[in-house]
Amino acid sequence: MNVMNASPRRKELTRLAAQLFVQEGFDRTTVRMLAQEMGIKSGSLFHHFRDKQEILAAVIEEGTENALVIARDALARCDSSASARLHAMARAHLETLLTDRNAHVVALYEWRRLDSEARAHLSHLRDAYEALWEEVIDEALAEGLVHGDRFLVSRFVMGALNWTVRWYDPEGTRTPDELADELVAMITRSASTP
Amino acid sequence: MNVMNASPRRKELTRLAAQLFVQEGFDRTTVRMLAQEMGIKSGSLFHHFRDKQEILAAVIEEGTENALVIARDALARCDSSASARLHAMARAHLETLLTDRNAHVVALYEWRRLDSEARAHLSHLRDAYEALWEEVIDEALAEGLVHGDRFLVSRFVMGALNWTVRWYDPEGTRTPDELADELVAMITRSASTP
DNA sequence: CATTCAACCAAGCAAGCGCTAGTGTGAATG
DNA sequence: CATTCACACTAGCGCTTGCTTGGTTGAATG
Repeated sequence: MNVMNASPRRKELTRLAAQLFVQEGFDRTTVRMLAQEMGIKSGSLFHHFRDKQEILAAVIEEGTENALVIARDALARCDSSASARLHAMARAHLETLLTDRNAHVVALYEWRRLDSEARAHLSHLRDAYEALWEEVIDEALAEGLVHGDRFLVSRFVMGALNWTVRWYDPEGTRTPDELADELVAMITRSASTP
Repeated sequence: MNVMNASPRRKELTRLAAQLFVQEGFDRTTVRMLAQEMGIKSGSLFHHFRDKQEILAAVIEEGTENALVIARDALARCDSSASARLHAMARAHLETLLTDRNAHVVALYEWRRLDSEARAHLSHLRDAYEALWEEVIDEALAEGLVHGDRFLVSRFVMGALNWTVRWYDPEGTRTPDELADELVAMITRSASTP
């Protein structure tokens, strides 16, 4: 078994697992289902993963790492005004959420199935990501673009964004970018210094 | 087995089940665990419920019906300004969400475990509840209290509110009402006609 | 007093679960 | 040519799962 997510076989298995975990849920997805999807026998899975838990951890790790990379890229690429950074962050969030959808739905729904070991490791990744958000929100607050409590604002915004996986239709007319801009508009429109 | 949630034994079982489903998840909660919690044997459960699915449906039905009642009450009790109704609706939402927390967490997390029969029935309840929201949002839009697309605004708001079950600490300093008011303030503050 | 009935129990079945042990490949490596 | 290595297979163990069956209570009902 590999420590990293390096092997191509393992990467493909992780992708398939994410899909199955979304369709069936983690507990209802059996190792035999995943094996069949891959075209191998169930026992062979344990050459790539120590146990079923490790498959779940791999799925979530993949998604969260992607989110971090994309968010950092987006922030590095845009200009430094608070408004631009807020837009960039919201767009990046929805981009990962909706393209890498399976992994993120698993992260949102099956987080509690992680054992404490994996959870500790992945908490760090998630915290790093949320720190980016709080930074951007802080800047928006400082410029008077948004009002309210820093903690509450960031939770509300992330809630609104994460909830999209429940109703957003990729085949519909709205792009993720439009969605992100609408949300930012909703919380910043006509905000004047009180 | 009863068709209604009438029997006291069944009501108590539903309450205990909600608690277990939150702690362990639906799939990991065995009928033996629930039975032991109730102080009976596992086989006796099937006198009260046809199968395990029906227990899940009962939990979710209970929660959703409560939400509807509380929201309707709150709307009937407040004055008719768009602002008052928006505040009332947000407060009512958080009140149910955080007092009847177990049932709602189950509804949010384990909805997909329902079979299609139960899902059809419960969808109606949920739709009736969401219709209340869209009505209130419509009024807020008409008065220029909020801006944007009616569909998007209601999704964003419900997302922000539902997300609270993930981070809100009932032992903390903030009351649910304060939370609701903060959110309404965030999306309405200084909104001027464009 | 006979009957009914909700509520429970004891015992267990059939199916499915995660995972292991031991073995066999064909390709790359020294 | 010998060895290693990633990858896969067969076969099944030990356990848990949801649920069923047939029978037993104690209280209410007529």
